[in-house]
Amino acid sequence: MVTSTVENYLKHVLLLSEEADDLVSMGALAAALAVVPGTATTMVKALADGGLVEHQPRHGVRLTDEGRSVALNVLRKHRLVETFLVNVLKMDWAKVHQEAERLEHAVSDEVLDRLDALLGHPGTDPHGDPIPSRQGKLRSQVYATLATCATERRFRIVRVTDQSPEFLQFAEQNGLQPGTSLRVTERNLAAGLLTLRKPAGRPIALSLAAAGKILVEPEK
Amino acid sequence: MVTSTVENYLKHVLLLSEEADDLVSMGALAAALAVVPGTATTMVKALADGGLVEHQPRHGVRLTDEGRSVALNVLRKHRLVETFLVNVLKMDWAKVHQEAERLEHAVSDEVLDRLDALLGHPGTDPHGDPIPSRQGKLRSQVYATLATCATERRFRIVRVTDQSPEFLQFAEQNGLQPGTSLRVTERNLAAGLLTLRKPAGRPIALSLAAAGKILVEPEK
DNA sequence: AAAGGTATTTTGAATAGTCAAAATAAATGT
DNA sequence: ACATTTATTTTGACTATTCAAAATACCTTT
Ligand SMILES: [Mn+2]
Ligand SMILES: [Mn+2]
Ligand SMILES: [Mn+2]
Ligand SMILES: [Mn+2]
Repeated sequence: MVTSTVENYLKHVLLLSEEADDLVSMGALAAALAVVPGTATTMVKALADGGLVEHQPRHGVRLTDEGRSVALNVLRKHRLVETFLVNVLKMDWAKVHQEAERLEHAVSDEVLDRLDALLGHPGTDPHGDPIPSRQGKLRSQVYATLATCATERRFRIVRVTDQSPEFLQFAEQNGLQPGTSLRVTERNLAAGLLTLRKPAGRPIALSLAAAGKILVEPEK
Repeated sequence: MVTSTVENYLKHVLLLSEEADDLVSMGALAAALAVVPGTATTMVKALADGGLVEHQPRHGVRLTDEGRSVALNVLRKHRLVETFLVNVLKMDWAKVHQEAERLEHAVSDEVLDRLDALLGHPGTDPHGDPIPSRQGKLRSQVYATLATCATERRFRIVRVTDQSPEFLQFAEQNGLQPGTSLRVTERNLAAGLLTLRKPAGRPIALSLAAAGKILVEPEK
């Protein structure tokens, strides 16, 4: 049976397999789900029994086609719900991840379709995370980050990859959200620090670690 | 811990205690929750341990103040969610009960408040069921039904008490929804049948059992 | 190749919720 | 009052999910 626990496991395998090339390690999966490693092993074996993942003992997990399709559907629900909460209910973008974490398991496919239409079929959620299509296509483009992009050139923020309320709140306060255009004026590798400017406004200082979580693309 | 199972038990004790004077029987509770009676007994003892209900063995259950407040909050979520699904997402009023049955456990108090505001603080849901206030007041007025009201006088439908998709679909097809005004033209107790007319349109025949599920109030 | 360290798996036990079926209590009919 | 029916409770067992802790496998480093 596809319980919400199963949905969470599959979703996190999907998310982790975008970083980790191919196989997702038990340790990473357990950490993402906030369970002890043994629990992850047990569940993964059960999922493998159910044909939702492929388990290579001692190496890691991979989604099967069926598991991937379930995971994409959950991710689509998660991100559309976040978009609804921000765009329609005007909720703080730092709080919506937590809400969506529960709602993604309670929203039916029909409600999902209607939300999608109400929102105008958005391609990304408020954080810039791509929303899988109904058919299960997930656009996963590779972007530069503020930590790696050229200096003195103009870029636009396309995505903020860090769900933590603290980081999102900080980003919001400094206007660092998808759509914002800016340029990096200075980057000090030794100090692990960089400075950026928006067209108007005072310079903002950022650690390289933080900058690496902000994806950008060059402005035309 | 207040799991969604606990929420469901409490909500159903609340709903059943509106009919059954005071104590709710195990049989009725078990039936409402679609579990075997023994399961209800076990859960009710656990709820009593947790201070959420008072259990009088062999007689029935009653909510404590704490249990009642949890139940009212869940009911408020249920009915506001139904209202959202119908008014905003334009979903079929026959389907929303099922949806709300899951969503009521996933919606946070903050989302609830925002939904409430978005909807304009409605007093009833699409079926005419009263929505508990944020402070936990539940208006439970006594109405006449189409089975008991006077004939040849004009009434307005205020509530349809039957969540089953079949009945709701039937009611919708015949325009028997809250707000509709009509009069009973004929009532045949022996045959268990009655006929009613809306201002415009052909007469509608209804069983007394069905008519008893439609609550009305006299039009001014 | 042996020793350590790290990641993973196994094992045993716990919790929440459920059912089947047996036991018991209460209500009803004669 | 006694037997029957009905409602409730008890008992034992099962599933899903989790943790703690022990066992094992796989790497690194010497
Ligand atoms: Mn989740
Ligand atoms: Mn997001
Ligand atoms: Mn429910
Ligand atoms: Mn309703």
